[in-house]
Amino acid sequence: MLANPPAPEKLDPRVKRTRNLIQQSFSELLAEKGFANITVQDITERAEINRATFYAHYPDKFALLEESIRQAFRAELEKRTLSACHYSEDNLRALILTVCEFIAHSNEHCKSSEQQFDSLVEAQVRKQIQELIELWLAESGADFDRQTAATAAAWSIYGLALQWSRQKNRPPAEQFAEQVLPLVAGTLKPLV
Amino acid sequence: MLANPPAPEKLDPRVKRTRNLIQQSFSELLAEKGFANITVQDITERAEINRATFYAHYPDKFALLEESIRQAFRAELEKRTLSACHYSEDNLRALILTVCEFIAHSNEHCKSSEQQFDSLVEAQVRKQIQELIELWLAESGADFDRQTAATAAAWSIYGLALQWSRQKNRPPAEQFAEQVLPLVAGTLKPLV
DNA sequence: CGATTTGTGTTGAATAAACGACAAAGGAGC
DNA sequence: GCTCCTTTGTCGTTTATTCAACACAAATCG
Repeated sequence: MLANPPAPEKLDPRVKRTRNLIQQSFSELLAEKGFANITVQDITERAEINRATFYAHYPDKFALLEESIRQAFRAELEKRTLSACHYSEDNLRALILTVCEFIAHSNEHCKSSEQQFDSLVEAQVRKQIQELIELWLAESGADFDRQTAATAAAWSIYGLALQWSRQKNRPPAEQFAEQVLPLVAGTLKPLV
Repeated sequence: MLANPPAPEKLDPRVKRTRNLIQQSFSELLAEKGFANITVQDITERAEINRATFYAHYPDKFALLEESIRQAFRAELEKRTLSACHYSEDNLRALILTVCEFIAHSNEHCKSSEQQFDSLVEAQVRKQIQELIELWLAESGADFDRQTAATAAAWSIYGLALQWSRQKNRPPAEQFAEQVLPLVAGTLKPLV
């Protein structure tokens, strides 16, 4: 019924439409009620689709949130052409900046501070960061070393960005990124 | 495949969606290219629906235009709560005003002055006017008289409004409506 | 406590839409 | 005249969505 992994370049317009309707309604509701208070029925009623159709696309609302985060974050990456390039200090700095702004924007635009919501966002964004860094390191060292280094970098980037976003009088994201750049770069040094 | 006449109060959301997509794309294209230059393919491409789906809803682009005019005009009528009420000079004045503004707005918003386009608009609007007036006269006189009176009134209203819309320095629509009101009312006098 | 409600996740059958193909009509250029 | 190309309607098949129903879990209420 679905065709996720092989990325079908041209997909049925009906599928495109219903996914857009779902995502649109979901993001509206996210801003209005907060994730915990949203039911699948809310989403399908606003999107004017049948509830069964929702389950044909997503197992539950958590999967929908993951997918939404994933798309939103990747869109930010591509906006800065970070999605498929090599490793460099400039790119790493830009990545840190992206994560900072993504978290900040997410806090503004959603009623967050919900346990489930926050941890799902964290997990999903960390995963994206890690995959991207592994891509950057594609030809460096052994598989094991690459995964390990990417893990360390991803966790530290997300942790630092989160801490920054919670500061009361935070410095500009650019300044913060510059400041922590050497720390993160340190976790990758052995490989580049 | 279609269910027009009995007016199914709740219709399949898929049908609703595709009709909206078609109408939306059509009105955009109308403003951009003019009716004659629009192809069915243009419409379906912009609406991101299959061309065969268009023909499941409308026999051709002319039927689509008729339906669009019909809906737009009825929306104007309902905006002034003229759609289902009785006959009175006030209502008749308001109807004349509505037709004037509808034609004027149509001239602004579409690339018109096309033979086919204009005559389709005319026929459709006249039909709506006539049906409404017949409704107003529902319990006056014989069927024959009602239809005749409504025909006369509908033609004169449309003709007057069209002439008004073509004047170079036209007076305000309100003033014009007031001015021609007795003329139109005269065609209905025998019945009310 | 039981009873009612509300939301979930799933099923099978009916239906609208997508898709690819087709013959045919019309226009443009030669 | 002829060809080339676009658009038109139409058709049969496949696929996505709808709909009504179901059993179940978790709240809510009296």
